[in-house]
Amino acid sequence: MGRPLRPRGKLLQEDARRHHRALLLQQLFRDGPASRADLARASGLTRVTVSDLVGEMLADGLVTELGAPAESRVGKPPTLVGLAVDSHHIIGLDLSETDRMSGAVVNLAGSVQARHEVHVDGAQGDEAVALVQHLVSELRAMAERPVLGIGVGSPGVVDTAGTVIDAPNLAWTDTPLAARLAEAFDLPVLVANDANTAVLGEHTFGESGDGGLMVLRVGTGVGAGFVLGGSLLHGHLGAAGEIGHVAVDPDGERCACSRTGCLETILSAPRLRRRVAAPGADGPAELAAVGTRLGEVLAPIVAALNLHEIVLSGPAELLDGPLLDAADRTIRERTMPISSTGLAVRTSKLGEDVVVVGAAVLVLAGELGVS
Amino acid sequence: MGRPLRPRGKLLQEDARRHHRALLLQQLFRDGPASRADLARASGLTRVTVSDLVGEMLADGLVTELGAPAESRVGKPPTLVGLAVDSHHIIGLDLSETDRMSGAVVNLAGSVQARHEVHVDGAQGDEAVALVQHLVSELRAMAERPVLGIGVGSPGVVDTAGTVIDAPNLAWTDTPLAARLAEAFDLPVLVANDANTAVLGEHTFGESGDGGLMVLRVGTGVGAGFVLGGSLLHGHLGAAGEIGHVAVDPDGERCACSRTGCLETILSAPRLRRRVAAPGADGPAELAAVGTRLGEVLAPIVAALNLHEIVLSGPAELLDGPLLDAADRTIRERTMPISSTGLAVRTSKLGEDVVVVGAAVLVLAGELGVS
DNA sequence: TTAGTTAGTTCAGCGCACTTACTTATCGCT
DNA sequence: AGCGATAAGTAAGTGCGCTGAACTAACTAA
Repeated sequence: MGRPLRPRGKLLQEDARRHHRALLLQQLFRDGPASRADLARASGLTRVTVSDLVGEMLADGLVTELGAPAESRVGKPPTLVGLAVDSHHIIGLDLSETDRMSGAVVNLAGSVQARHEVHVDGAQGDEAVALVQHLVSELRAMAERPVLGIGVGSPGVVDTAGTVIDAPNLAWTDTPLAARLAEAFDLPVLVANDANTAVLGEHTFGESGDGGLMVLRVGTGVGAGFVLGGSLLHGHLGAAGEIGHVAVDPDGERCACSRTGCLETILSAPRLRRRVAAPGADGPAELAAVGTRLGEVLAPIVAALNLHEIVLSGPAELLDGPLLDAADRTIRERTMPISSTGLAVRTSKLGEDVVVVGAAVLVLAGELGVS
Repeated sequence: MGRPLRPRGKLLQEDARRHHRALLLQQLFRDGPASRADLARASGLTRVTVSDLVGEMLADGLVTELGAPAESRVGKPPTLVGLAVDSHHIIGLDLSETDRMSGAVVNLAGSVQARHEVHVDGAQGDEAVALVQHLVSELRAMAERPVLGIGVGSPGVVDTAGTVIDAPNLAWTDTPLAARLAEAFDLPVLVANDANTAVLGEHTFGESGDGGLMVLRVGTGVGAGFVLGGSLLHGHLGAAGEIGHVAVDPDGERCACSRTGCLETILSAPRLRRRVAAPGADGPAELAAVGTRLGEVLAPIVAALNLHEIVLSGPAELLDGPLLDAADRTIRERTMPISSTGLAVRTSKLGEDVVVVGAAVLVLAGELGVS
């Protein structure tokens, strides 16, 4: 599943080695410590090769020997090796909030070691880039280990090279954010849309399976990210997941985007708050009404992609309850059992950290081949 | 784009060789004949390696030397090598029609060399499998070259192993079609849903670009297939593209699936025909009304996936015209410019052959790594 | 004729993972 | 306590696939 139809480029022996290294790291990452022999069995590589690769990774400090396991069986007891989750740290940024930029130092297990944030105060364009740089330097000073790289979840449309094509709030158009940060800090930098980093975070550190995953982020706006067949979906122009301005109600409110009845006009956090707080409004019923509308938008997507999970991320007091239930129900009413039986609709357990943690996953995947 | 986040398995040197072979074949397949030196430049491999690989492929008969090109430049004139499109043939089957099973002998360039079909006459279960086997033997006898493999576009849900999970018309449930045919004919067999083979056919032999592609097949039922990031989308349970029973109109007609207002109740070929032929009906207006409904279903999908192309496949007299125009218009009305500007909505030029040709692409991709 | 350019081949060498053979370490049985 | 069985890990040698450098072949330009 997900194997590209066409070969993508030349393949060196060096690539094979990196690939195998990543394979072992991945195993340790997902299933915890194991002996060299276990790794050999799991990967299909020989014990010899595994020993060699493990030796290399020990030298790099990426893994550590943990001694023999407690229970003993026949034969020589194995020496467990485990991922050294604090051997390196990763800097993850979340630029999706309108009033602040937040970031964190994250270890290889996705756990946040330190946080920092700066106020945007209307900074735009180059000034906003400078602010990002400031935030990174602060975080770098806070990191107590070598930094593996910088991951950024940015609002707007971001291309695969890490250039922000268009982010209205920060007045970024074709801003080569990754290149700028890479130059300033001499570290690998990976930038993606905030909903895309969120889906990566959920995919790797949430409780999600291996089927198709969609994360819907509800904040000031609405955006989504998809992991399909184990890969992040970018879309033709890098704009996959931009569903905030799909029309849900031709007779609805006028939207900032100049059209009417966009999803954002009913689903964004501020709109939802206003709606439930309106005089004489029945909160739960209002939320359910929005959930139903959301379900109508999601139903075609669920059927088309045969998704495994949909995760809502945002203010739990608004999303988790009547809104989610109504969306779930509507999706099931509007799709075939084959599409909906394998589907789970839930909220995220990662909370506000999805984006920074997902940004760290960008680096983990890019640098170590792990996710 | 589309690179899997996680490594997929052990990688042998042998795999690298196959990969590089495929890389060269792919180059010849897409851009036509080239010299060894051209191939080396395009692939990044050295001339030495390319010569070696080309030698191997010459021995296999997959490519042929074509002599020097007409125009002459400085230096030793190159010897062009080109894909030998008639060195092998592929058997492609289309089982999606209710009354017949059709198949074709296809060459490596996707051009149909011979056809054959058999009537279903209500055959079901094992009897239907026997009919497929009969069709294959006929086609095999018609093939004048070694057969590279058998590709099948089957109705219903098909898993990656080529087992038909569920195909009501043929009464197949968990029928291991690929395994049965592989055993009977001792050839590689690849089976996929008919909409999925159709999208492969369109992706490889249509005039489509490299962005996300959706093919919507309208026949007795409605189904879709997606190529995203260069890979066929399977979905969690292999049911991606099953959008025929998405509800479009809660007040609509009762559907065979026991729910109401499914897309198939307005969009299938028989329904469309009945609708335009109804006494007093305004044909074009009716078709446009259906197109609008279709656009409403597609809009969320377009926005979510940032598709590059949507191709409608089916009876042109129904689809190409008011229906397509209305769908196109509705999609644009209901999505942001960023989602819709890069999008083209059109009908297929491959006609009824999309499925068989796409089935051949399954084999091309699986056996030669070409698409 | 001579120099320059491009295509394609030959050859030695390198990196990687494999196989085979060995050492080390523990358990269960006599 | 001693011995065979079992398993983990190490060492040495083999084969495969790619590469760089050097070489031959064939042509153009001056």
